Amino acid sequence: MARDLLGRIMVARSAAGDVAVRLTEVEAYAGTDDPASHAFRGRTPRTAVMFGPPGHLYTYFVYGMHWCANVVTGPDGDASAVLLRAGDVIAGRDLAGARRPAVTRPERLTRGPAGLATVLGLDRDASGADLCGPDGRWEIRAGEAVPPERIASGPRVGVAAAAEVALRFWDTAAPSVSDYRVGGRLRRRPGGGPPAIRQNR
DNA sequence: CTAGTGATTAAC
DNA sequence: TTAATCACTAGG
Repeated sequence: MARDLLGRIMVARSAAGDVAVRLTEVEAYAGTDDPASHAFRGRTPRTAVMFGPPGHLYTYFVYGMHWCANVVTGPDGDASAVLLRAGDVIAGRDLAGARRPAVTRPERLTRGPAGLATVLGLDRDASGADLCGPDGRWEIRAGEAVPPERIASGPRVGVAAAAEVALRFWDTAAPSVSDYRVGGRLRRRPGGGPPAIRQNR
């Protein structure tokens, strides 16, 4: 599902206008089996939505400042989800920028999960929202599929646990991908883009 | 590199 | 009740 979400269009509607983003970077979290997942410790009030049916948003607040957003992907009872990490704005650029007035470097506007969530208007109130429902405040549409050879993978960003699994996926043709981190440590990005996972360390 | 910030959780 | 942790960002 993480690979499938790359290239899709997330539309966020609001009274102030609409923003549409083409997803370029995501991370998979494998539910209760995954020590890096918020669901690893079982169902809690915060994570309950991840244990519900797929196609819903799971948002969480982190570091006292930021909201990040996931799409619940597993069947009902399975807490799998995919974190939305970066995208390219394809509609509503003015509104997107207005939602992040502190951003000075344009390339950072939708790079990183918290910034992306802010641009899409995703916070506490969005958690549990049905992406396939009739209200359609947030919706994920089919986009131009990313060819498999353009999809790279590597360790997830900012997670110390299970750093060896390559569950982060991104479109190598997109500029809007996060800096490369492993286990919370920042690494270089050879060639201007994050490297695919290495065979041995 | 690092300050900034508060919800969430488990342990007591 | 406390204390540790945290799927991060912006500026330098």
